[in-house]
Amino acid sequence: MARERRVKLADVARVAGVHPGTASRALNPVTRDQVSRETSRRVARAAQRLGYVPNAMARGLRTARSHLVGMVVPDVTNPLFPPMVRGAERVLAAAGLTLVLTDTDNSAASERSQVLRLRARGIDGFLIATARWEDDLLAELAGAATPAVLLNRDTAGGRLPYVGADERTGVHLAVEHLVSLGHRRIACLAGPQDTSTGRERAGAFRQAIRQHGLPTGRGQVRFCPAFTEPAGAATARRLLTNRRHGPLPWTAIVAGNDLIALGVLDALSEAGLHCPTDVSLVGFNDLPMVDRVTPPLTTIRLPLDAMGDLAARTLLTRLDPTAPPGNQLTRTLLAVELTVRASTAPPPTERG
Amino acid sequence: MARERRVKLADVARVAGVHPGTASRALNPVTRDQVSRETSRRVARAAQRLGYVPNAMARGLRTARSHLVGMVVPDVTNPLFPPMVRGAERVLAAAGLTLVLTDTDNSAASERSQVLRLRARGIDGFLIATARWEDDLLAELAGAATPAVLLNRDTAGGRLPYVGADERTGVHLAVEHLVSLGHRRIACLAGPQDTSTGRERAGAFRQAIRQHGLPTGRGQVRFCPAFTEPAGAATARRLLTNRRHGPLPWTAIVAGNDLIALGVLDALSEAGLHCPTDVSLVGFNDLPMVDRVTPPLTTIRLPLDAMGDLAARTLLTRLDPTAPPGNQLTRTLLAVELTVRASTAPPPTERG
DNA sequence: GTGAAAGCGCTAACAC
DNA sequence: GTGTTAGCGCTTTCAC
Repeated sequence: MARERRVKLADVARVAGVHPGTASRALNPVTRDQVSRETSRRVARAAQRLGYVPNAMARGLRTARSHLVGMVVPDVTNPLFPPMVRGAERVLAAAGLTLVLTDTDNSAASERSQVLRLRARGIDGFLIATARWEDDLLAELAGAATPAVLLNRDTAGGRLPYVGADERTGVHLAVEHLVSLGHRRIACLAGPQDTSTGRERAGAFRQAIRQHGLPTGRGQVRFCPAFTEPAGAATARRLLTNRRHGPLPWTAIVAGNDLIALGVLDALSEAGLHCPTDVSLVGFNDLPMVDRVTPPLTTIRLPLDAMGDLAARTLLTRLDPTAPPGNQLTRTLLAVELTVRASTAPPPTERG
Repeated sequence: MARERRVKLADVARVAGVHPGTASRALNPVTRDQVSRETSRRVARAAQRLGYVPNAMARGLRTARSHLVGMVVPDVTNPLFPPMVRGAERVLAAAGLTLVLTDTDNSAASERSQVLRLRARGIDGFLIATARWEDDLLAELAGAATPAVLLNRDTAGGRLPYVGADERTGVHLAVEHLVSLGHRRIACLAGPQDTSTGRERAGAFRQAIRQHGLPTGRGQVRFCPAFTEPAGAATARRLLTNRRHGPLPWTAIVAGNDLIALGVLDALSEAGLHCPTDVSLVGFNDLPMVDRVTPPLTTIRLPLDAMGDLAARTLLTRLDPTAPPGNQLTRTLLAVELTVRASTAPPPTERG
């Protein structure tokens, strides 16, 4: 870490007594066997001794590879994403790639400018966790030379590989759990319908209700404008104030995610209702700490780390020119798990 | 976003009917005034029309600036860090710099290899949030050409600029709050002493106790081996089991951070003690959701976003060759705030 | 198996 | 004000 001029390949070559080209070949694992074992060793030792570190920009300029991968998330402070980042970073780093994280602040405009900026950087590939259901940018990206993999949120076109969670099964697990507790009148506070997760969960909910032969009704599925606590609270309030004209029509609520579920909890206590005695509640994601709120949330756990890991691996195969082409347009759904805690209980017995 | 060969400076120059060198000058804001307004306009229009995006690697190779800034955090999934990342990224992006995030998984070895890897990339500067109190790597970094700014955690040498929170005042606020509630026998479950935050808070606690003339005693300050819930729980258990020989000697606990505080909560309920009736508890950091645990945590809120923001600005001035040199070795402490919730209450009245 | 030489796309020092 | 030229540090043909 000295302040001196950085040692370059030519220095190593000089010390090893070979030509820079040879030194390059000796140092690159792929071309190493074009060089005699003895030379290779000498070069390696010289590099070691001088503390040679290749200049990534020079190499990148020559090879047209930056070894940079961009990961685009809507909001790093949403605890959903850091585990994905971590999972992705681990496999990327192991492959010699550097992860560049960008937060789009939930804005499509910002997303576009970020992606453009990264492309200018010569980014090798993208991991995109911000997909909206109709997404022009991603449609363009699908046609572009820079490979991209969708993570967590899918897009309508289906022109990009996708790694996500098995949302559908998650919702079914939630509904089955409620049914097994004796619930029949179940509502859903779904997430925004411009995201695949919001859509999938709402669709799966309707399907599960039908499949179990449960009653349906007006306002049974409501949409929150965002995956946030305030949005969940506002929508839940609307669900609850409707009951003025009779008893609460629902004994259980499936929330679009944990944040929405927390909002529901707020609205419930404002309305003087108790969870789970009056209303059972299931969340989605199993965020940290939702096991410590009151009541601890029954929720669906996603394998976030594994999702990041697999998305990175998927990108890696698309980055590897030696990989068999095959069908590159995979959609992989990772298994989810129901985590039962204290926000679900048998429904209140009908008063009689 | 077409698949075709990327347009380069020479293409723009050809279309504008000038020499590449001139095009370069016209496009660069700094050298723009070396070129006639008319030429500059023509070049700009050609660039626009062709969709020219400069090749960052070629430019970087030439100028020896990568426009990459590395941010090193111990664990992205710790909610303490994402807001700092966000704050830093915002100012960096505005300055045309790209943030590279690396997670060291709390390991010094990993930190070293990451930093080395990023230096190989020709990183322009570092934002380091992983500092340990004795940190060889940072001592080396202080002597290196790549500027670095410490964030959140300081290091012993003091050879690097630092941006953090006013920990000392935070602890004083916590102790004052407890004293004003009537507490006199206050214990501290401090964080690991190989971090500045752990040390500062423990030191400030002792100072506050002394300043208020409060009783001291054996085992009043205990150290958790990590800033985690299990570490907090384990250390709290030791604090609590000692009371077999008499009444609980402490009526309040100041925790090294919120995670430790959550561990204390666990240990408390295991021991059949109630917070805040039996013991009051103050955390540190005001993590998301600690307002929703039982009981909602009284804690010290840090301006995490502002810390990231300011650390990035600090790095920016060190990156700017035109900036006045001045004393570059600043230590800036941002103001903190006491957030009173339900984990603190007057001490139990002495039984009489 | 190794040396020579070209060139990735850009900027900056030097001419004119 | 603009053209010319060299070169950042590396990889990779092409010779031999």
